[in-house]
Amino acid sequence: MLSRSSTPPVNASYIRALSAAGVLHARLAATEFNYRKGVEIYGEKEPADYVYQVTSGAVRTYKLLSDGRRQIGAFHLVGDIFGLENSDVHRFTAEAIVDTALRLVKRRSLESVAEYDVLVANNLLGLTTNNLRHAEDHMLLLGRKTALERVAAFLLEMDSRLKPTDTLALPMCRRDIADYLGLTLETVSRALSNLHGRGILGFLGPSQRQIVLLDRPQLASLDLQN
Amino acid sequence: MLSRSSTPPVNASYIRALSAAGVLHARLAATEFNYRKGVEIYGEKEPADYVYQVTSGAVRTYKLLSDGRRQIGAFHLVGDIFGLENSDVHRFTAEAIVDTALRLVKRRSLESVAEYDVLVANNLLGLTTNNLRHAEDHMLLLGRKTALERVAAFLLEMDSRLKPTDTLALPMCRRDIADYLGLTLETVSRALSNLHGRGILGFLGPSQRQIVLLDRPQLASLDLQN
DNA sequence: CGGGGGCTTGAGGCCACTCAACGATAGTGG
DNA sequence: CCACTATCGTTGAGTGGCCTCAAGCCCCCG
Repeated sequence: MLSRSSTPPVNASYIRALSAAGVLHARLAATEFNYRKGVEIYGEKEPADYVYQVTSGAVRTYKLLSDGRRQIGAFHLVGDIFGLENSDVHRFTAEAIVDTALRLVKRRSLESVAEYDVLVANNLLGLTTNNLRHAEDHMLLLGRKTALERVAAFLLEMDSRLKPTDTLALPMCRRDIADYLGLTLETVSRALSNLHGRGILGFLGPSQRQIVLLDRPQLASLDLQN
Repeated sequence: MLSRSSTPPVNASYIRALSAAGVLHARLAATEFNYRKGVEIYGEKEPADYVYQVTSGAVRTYKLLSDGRRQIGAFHLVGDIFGLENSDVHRFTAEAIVDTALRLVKRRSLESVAEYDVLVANNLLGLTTNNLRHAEDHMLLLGRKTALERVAAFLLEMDSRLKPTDTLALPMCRRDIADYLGLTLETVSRALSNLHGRGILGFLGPSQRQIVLLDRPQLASLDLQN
């Protein structure tokens, strides 16, 4: 469900976070909302009225084919900004992977600022460029990498993006990983078992989402770089 | 800032083309160069000093894995702008597919204008957004579509982007198509033969790159839309 | 005419998918 | 507290779609 929490006109930590991402200088009101696990945040082709930043939790954005096949375009973790489409409608569906808190900014207010504030405009460009870079790298993965290479690349990506602890606490299930990597969940599971058997990674506890990278160099050698 | 000295005066048709793409308002000098078929225009990780617009011909931009696997990210046809990386180095290699003429603009001059001209900054954002949209759609294709769906989608994309004639004159070979679609050239050839056998497309002349779309609706029905 | 590149087609193989069974875990309600 | 259930993950067996390898044709270009 959707529960409203405090809504200060301008949230200081929000400003700081956006600043780190390159979107400061806009005195924009931020509202915070909570989303329960599995809940849709917005749907593909819905009007894009807001831009979002993850305060806690994780989000998946995906496209569907008419017969249900799903391609996840990106995972959005704490600190990430998403939903900035630069078009009137969203091009992805967004769902909370786990219970998630988001900060919302009205897109219109952001864009109206960008119309006269070059710094804001350039920061929006920076965000979009980062998204583009990720999509470009992901095209190479989806088009040309093997299952093992994809999973290795995924683990390394998550390792670099999640909190710098020694063990990855993945928020997403095997199916999400599979739909992100263009595989089936069984293939992902087999690849992880493979890496586990080689001593490259270990599981912590019975949850199977706590993964320890025991041998990052070897993992990196499995993911052929471009 | 606009000096009509050594560099050729601003070319009117260039202005028009960039205007159509949303990058007018910058009084930028454009230089034109010719590239022979197969020649590299820039390499991945090289400094990104120029932005390019296709005057005639066609360009492929791609990434390579260390063992030679190639993923073409996009084809750039007449009128298209490419090479705008918003970073200091190129993230793709660019090659002329056929003999090609390009207009070059210094990236620095473009960016320095964007620093104070909001319209230019927003136009750069528009270009980047278009690239992002294409990459997002292509991720779905690479991750989740079958060989036949990919080829159908490719034909429809080329049909909409090439000159509006009744027959597609593809500039690229089967291998390029395959590396764009994440397939092998044999699979592309089989898919085209399949479509030919169904009466959905025809070949014109012996070149096999002149393709007539006989039944666009059926082609569209083969490419499941998101 | 010979050589080479581009394209098609066939035969066989393999990697990832499909289908299925099973165990473990977490959440639910009695 | 303990079934009960649903969800998640793993693993195995078998299939299939695409890849690999190969041959052959056509066209272009010397």
